[in-house]
Amino acid sequence: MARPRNFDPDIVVEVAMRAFWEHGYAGASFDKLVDDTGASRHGIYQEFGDKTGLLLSTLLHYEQTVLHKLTLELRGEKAALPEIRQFFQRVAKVARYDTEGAGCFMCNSHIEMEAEPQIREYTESFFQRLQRLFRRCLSQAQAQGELEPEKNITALSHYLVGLVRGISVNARSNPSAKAYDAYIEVALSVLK
Amino acid sequence: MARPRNFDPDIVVEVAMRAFWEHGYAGASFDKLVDDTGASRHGIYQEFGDKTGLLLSTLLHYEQTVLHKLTLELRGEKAALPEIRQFFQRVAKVARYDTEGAGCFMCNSHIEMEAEPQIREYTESFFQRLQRLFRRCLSQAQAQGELEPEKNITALSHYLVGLVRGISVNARSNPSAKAYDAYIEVALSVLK
DNA sequence: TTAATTCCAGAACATTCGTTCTTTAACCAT
DNA sequence: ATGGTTAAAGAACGAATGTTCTGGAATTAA
Repeated sequence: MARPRNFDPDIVVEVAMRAFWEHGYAGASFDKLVDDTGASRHGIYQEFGDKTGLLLSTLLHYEQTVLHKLTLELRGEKAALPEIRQFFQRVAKVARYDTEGAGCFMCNSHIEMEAEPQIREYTESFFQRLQRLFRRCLSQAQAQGELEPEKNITALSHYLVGLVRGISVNARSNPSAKAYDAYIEVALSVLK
Repeated sequence: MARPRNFDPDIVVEVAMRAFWEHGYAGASFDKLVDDTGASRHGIYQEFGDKTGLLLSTLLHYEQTVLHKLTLELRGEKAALPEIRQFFQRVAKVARYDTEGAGCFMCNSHIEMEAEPQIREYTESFFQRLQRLFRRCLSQAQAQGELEPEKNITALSHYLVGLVRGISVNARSNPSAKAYDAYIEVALSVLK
């Protein structure tokens, strides 16, 4: 009865995610998003409300795809230290090498959009969930004898969340590969 | 013979530094800088060239004042581990508590202005100098028996530079004071 | 074929930004 | 006191941005 849409919202989200990730929220203009996604301005507004709404959708997509993959083993029943280390190796790779130094999209948005309550609420909840996930793994590590029982796993879990953000910002800081890799390795040595 | 200037360039730099630090380069508009500094638009352009030139001047000022104070003992002849720890305690305090979570101005600018060669050249050189300073202290620490001789002090120094950026971004991420302090403490535990 | 509906393309709008220009005012050597 | 020089104040400009609006096109039920 009516003219059908000429674009795929899933593609819009995927393409917009890459744009926001690479250039930041402010650096990805609406005009360029229209060009890159192949959708119409009107269509994007109808589907996502406004630019912030589109960003939120891309962040959800980022968690459900990129982060979901990175945390796969971390979410396993018996996950402990090896799974944590594997997670960080993957994060380090994605943040710097797979994206040419774009960092972590969640971390980037968390900083750039701190003034936007809608985004901030979501990113903060994500990092809180991540912290609890780390703590669970650390607890398992203690139960399995991988980690000394006197270690403060709550403090350690907060540290690991901070490390994710640290890795992201360092990936974006264009240090030498040597400096970056050394940073990661030393940072993870606290889990020994 | 000519009308004298009605503003103090030193005050302009100091005030602009606070504005850039708190709101970022893009977030501190020229109009607001004119208002806050009390200088004239014309005067600022004549003195600093353009907005980027003003930013560069504020970064130099930041290094000569804030950072100079933070690294005072670190630059001492016999500086070693205690001086490094003191430096990070100070950085952690400034980045979060003294500035209401504005982070480190050098780190912020390093990230936000990565596309501006003039700024990038300067911030990169700063972090390089900082890395060498750390390595010197770590070397002293080994000489004084504070640090095990088999430790890779080059890797450690790269880690410490990465940690400065990590502290900055975490200070801006509004974690709880508990989470932030835990992050700092665990991060520094690698120096034990 | 027609009518109703929804879409697309892009013009238009309102804002904001960094920068430049114009006008007026302030100073001082003479 | 005055002419020459430079600063101040802010209007003006051009570019860019997110958002809205307009005119025409595509689709389908009748």
